[in-house]
Amino acid sequence: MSMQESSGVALWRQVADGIERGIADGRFAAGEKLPGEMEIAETYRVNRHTVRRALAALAERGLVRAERGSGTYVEAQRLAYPLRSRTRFSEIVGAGGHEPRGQLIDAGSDVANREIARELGLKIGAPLIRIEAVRLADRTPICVSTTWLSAERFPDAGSVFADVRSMTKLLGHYGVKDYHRASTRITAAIADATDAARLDLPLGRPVLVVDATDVDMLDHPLVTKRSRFAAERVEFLVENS
Amino acid sequence: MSMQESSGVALWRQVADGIERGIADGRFAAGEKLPGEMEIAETYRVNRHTVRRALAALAERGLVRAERGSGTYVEAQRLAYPLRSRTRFSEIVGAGGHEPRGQLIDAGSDVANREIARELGLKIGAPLIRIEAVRLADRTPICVSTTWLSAERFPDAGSVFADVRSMTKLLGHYGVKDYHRASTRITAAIADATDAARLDLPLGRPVLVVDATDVDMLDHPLVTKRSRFAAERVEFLVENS
DNA sequence: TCAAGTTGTCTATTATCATAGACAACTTGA
DNA sequence: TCAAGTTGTCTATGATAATAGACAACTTGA
Repeated sequence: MSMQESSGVALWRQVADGIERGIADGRFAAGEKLPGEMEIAETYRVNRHTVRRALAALAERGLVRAERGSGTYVEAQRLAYPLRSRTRFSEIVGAGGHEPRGQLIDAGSDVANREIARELGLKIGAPLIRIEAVRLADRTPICVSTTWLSAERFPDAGSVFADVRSMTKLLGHYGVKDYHRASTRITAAIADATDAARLDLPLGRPVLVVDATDVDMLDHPLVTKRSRFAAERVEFLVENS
Repeated sequence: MSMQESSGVALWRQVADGIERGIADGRFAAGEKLPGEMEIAETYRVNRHTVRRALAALAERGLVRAERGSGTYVEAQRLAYPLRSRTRFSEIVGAGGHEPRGQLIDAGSDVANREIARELGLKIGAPLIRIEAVRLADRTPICVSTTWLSAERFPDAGSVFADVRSMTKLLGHYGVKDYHRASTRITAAIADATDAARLDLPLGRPVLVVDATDVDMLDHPLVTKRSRFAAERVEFLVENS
């Protein structure tokens, strides 16, 4: 006899999301004890078993840890990711005290559609190199990126990236000494099966979708990319100073 | 006999999210016809009825429109929301050709916790005015915001806001001629029941969570706020120029 | 006009979600 | 030591999700 309008999201999942939000915004600090299962069940007006399922899901993802007879305790934190003109994955992750890693998923050819052509200042149909990579902090996947470069300006970029595993080093290989972020567009979506697998996320988790274009010191476009970040692992910082 | 690991998200909902993503990133352009229900069912490897439920959910939200005997067609678009130093909801929405509106949900007193105190340059426990409002473009809710101001500097801010329904006008009332954005932090989460109701969203949709602080021309903090945007209705633009 | 392809509606069956109650196993503090 | 409070596990039941098949109602283009 639930009054529940069907949202397509299971109750236990809604409870899990609620608790996760509490952890994310500091209502439940790291190391602290969560309220008892009965108490959570009452606040969400669900059965204790439903709460247990929610906690089990969070425990599976390493966000909480249950201790029999004692309580359930909080574990984790988010990576601060500043979006500045100078945006380098490796530097940001390194600054957070983690080891940045990159892993090539796929590289290949592509042709420019209208949007990419506009971003890169090319003609529609111009040949492109497409690089798909997942980037990690220590062993935790942070984002998957699809990067496009002009195939004329950066021939064999795919195999070069496979070697150096860093966009900064790849550009350096072609003589680009420095570059910076020209534009960034952000929205959010739900992880599809592919993203979920690559980010090691359960299906249905939110991802931050970021479209960005990097330019050289003369403002000539170099690369444009679409990245998908595991929202639960990062927090973007926009600093207008 | 599905191999499906249980993600807590119903299959029809996953299909709906997939189609919506296709619409958002342009694979299905506005006005275009979607693939037939059978074809969608095959690509997602689900039953046609499951696809129908997904399409029904999208139709309910106005994203697609089904025409019997003919096909199902795409309807919508996202609002571009630039995050610049000068960020004014009303200007951004107006520039998009929509009419900005604001609606007060609640106003009251609060005391500064550590985070808010830091943002506003106050002491922990300092008296605050808390304003909760929903902001709309035409009749579509875009975001809900919780705004905090120093109660000493802005007495009765709640009732003033109820009158003018605009943060810019409220600040003007206290002699603040101009202000700009000092910092913005962005992440994503899942809408809880309260947000969902206020944003007129189904439960479980992603929201962009934005923490921001505005300062006056001397960089003295004025207000800090946490906003929750319906991700399906906006796209943030970060322009590092 | 007609055939092919589309969405709409009905019945039926199986698997999963959510609730409910009971009790075991364990921790903590008095 | 013991009582109160915690998480862990079992059984059971009704509601909802997902599948499956059949056919009606309608649109489109040949």
